[in-house]
Amino acid sequence: MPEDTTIDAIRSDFIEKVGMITQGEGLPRIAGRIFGMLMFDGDVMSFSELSTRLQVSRASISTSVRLLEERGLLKRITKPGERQDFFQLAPNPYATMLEVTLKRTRSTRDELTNTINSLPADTGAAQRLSDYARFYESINSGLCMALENLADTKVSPAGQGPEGSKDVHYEK
Amino acid sequence: MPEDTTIDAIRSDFIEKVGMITQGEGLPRIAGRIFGMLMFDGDVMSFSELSTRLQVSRASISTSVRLLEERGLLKRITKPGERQDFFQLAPNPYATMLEVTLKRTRSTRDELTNTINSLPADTGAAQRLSDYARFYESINSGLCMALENLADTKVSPAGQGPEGSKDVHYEK
DNA sequence: CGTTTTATTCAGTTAAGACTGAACGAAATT
DNA sequence: AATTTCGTTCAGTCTTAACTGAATAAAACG
Repeated sequence: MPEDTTIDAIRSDFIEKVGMITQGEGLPRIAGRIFGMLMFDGDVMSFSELSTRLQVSRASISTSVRLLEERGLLKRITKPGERQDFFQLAPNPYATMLEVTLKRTRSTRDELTNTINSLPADTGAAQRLSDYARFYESINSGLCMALENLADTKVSPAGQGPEGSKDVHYEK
Repeated sequence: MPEDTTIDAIRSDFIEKVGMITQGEGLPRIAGRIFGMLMFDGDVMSFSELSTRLQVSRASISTSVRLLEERGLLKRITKPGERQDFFQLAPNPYATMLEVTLKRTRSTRDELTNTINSLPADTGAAQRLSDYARFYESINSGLCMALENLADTKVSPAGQGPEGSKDVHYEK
């Protein structure tokens, strides 16, 4: 068996795996396949190329790329005098993914805090809910560290600016 | 409006919220409601009490408590000469939850590493997948720290506290 | 022993969402 | 202007899974 075939198998396995992972994150499986294929190939890819290579309808591509765009994971490239849209991964999609989950975690933590504050302070319920809030607090700080850790490592794809340039601060 | 009614509203809001969160984690909503109710009330609760207070069928309670048990979040209490089963939160459910997600994260990280290793080392694909793997690696270490952080803080034991677990009345 | 109370399992219903094809509108090409 | 090539939207299909009620099995009770 030629090596090309083997890599092709690895490639489609990988694409399928990212599809499953993404499905677990609440996005349609197709969105994950798009993401995985762009990651593996590293290319800019046209709308119809996505449709034909993944064997799915253009309608599905349309909604999935929209979702990926909304999450900041995908970048749409349009050119004047060019009917097709092209797509590539966003500059640092992983940090963005982490930021999204971080935002969600903070949100539930805050709602939880509100609930606790509207409760008589020394009740057992307040204590137990505080444990629950501490749980989210731990996750929050852990993911913050992960995000910083991720910002330190440089990403390989085609040269974007210096990765430390934005200097974003994440709460405690 | 009497305070009791207000607390009742907070309580059911909380239970519902945990239900939604849990649904996002891939468990049925009812499982989350069970978890939330046990957390808020802090009591040991009987099977039929779960069914009646949450207004859901006994079948749903059966499957949901099974799922919660499997994940180590719920403890089933049986007593000789007692037909009903009783339930309370597991000793430290939050750490357990973290461990589960940690295990999943590690698993995907490892599979990803395998994929990378079966790829020619210096290809662009290998580099890009390595970024992806680093992403999971960051999350992994971040959640590890969260878990350690969580282990340090002491948790209010289940079914204990100011209002106590002793006055639990088993309506036969 | 039979009866009653309980938890689990299974078939069936229902709800949610992914996916598709067709219709539509926009923009480039002729 | 007419046509072709796009991307989006919408109605409809299909799959999946939650949830329920009924049947079953197990255990306590009389």
